Amino acid sequence: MTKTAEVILFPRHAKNPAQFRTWLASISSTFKKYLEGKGLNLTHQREEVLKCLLSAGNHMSLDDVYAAAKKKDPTIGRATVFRTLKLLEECGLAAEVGSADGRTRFEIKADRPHHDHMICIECGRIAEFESPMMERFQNKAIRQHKFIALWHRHEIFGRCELCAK
Amino acid sequence: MTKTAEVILFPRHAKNPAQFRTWLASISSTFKKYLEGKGLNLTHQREEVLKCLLSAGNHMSLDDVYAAAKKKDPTIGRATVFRTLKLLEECGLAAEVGSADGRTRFEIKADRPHHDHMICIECGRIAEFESPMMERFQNKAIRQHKFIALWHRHEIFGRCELCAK
DNA sequence: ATTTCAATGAAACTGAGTTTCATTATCAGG
DNA sequence: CCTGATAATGAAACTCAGTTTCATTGAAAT
Repeated sequence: MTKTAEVILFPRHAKNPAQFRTWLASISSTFKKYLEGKGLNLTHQREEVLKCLLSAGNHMSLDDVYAAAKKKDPTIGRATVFRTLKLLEECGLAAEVGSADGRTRFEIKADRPHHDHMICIECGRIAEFESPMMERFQNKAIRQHKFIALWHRHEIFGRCELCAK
Repeated sequence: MTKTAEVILFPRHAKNPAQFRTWLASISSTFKKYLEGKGLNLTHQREEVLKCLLSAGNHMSLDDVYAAAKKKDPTIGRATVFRTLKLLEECGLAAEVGSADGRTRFEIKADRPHHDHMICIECGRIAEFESPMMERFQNKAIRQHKFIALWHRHEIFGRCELCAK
């Protein structure tokens, strides 16, 4: 039986500055290509939003990203942040994650293994976990139902180790 | 390796009228006890809401239940339906389920095995599936994280067999 | 009958998410 | 460089499922 991998995935790339720059460059480039395909441009506002989301060590709500981006560029608007997050989601670079407070959070999906979430209802912390075996049986159920799965949401709500005391 | 059970769970009790009456009686009684514990009563409006949700062959939104209840009793209000659904949820008799259209749906949870959902983004149909093995590996991940799981949401979005053509 | 408090329906409110709109930036062709 | 076309933006307004308020009704307990 395969051991279920236990990984804290998120700040992986953010730890090493050089690695972070490479990661940012790679994702920026992908984003730029996607935008160009739609006749759009990678503006400095859009790049700022992407940078904020990438450098965060945790999952961010729209207003988290807005606040972070505003620090770097006080003229940036909430609508732009919103629209950029939607664009990132659209092209598969970012994904929405549920939360304990009802506000959707965002995470970078590109260049990261698939994972699901455990959400603490006390502190709001979102932990990521991978379970290839779980995926396997999920896929089996999908096949049995002849269902064409496009995306899924697997979120476990409860108390994290620290908040459980 | 256990075969993943494939069950269409929902209208199970609703098929047989006698069985349905027994089921309704049992759940009504549980609900009544819960309400009495809080100094509340099982009013005819509350019972009507419960009956509507029980007899439905599919998952219902607040307004679905409201419409169904209004047919039986035109004076019933949306607020009452809302509050009753919350009460049913509170005591574990009902649960919220996501949907393709953004409106939360409700299902009866009492006396039914645990299951997750596949939601068709074309027709809105919500299929239920069970996978004990999947649960098993999910629980393993939860244990490994020393997480206290209170509830979870596992919803797969895509196209059902019919809508996939 | 009177008091008390749960229960109700209609209507108003909430707030995350989204869209509108007038203005500003950007770019391609001249 | 200009110039026209169109992408992009920020502020503010809007949406709408979900929720709460409030004045009224109902029901149980004296």
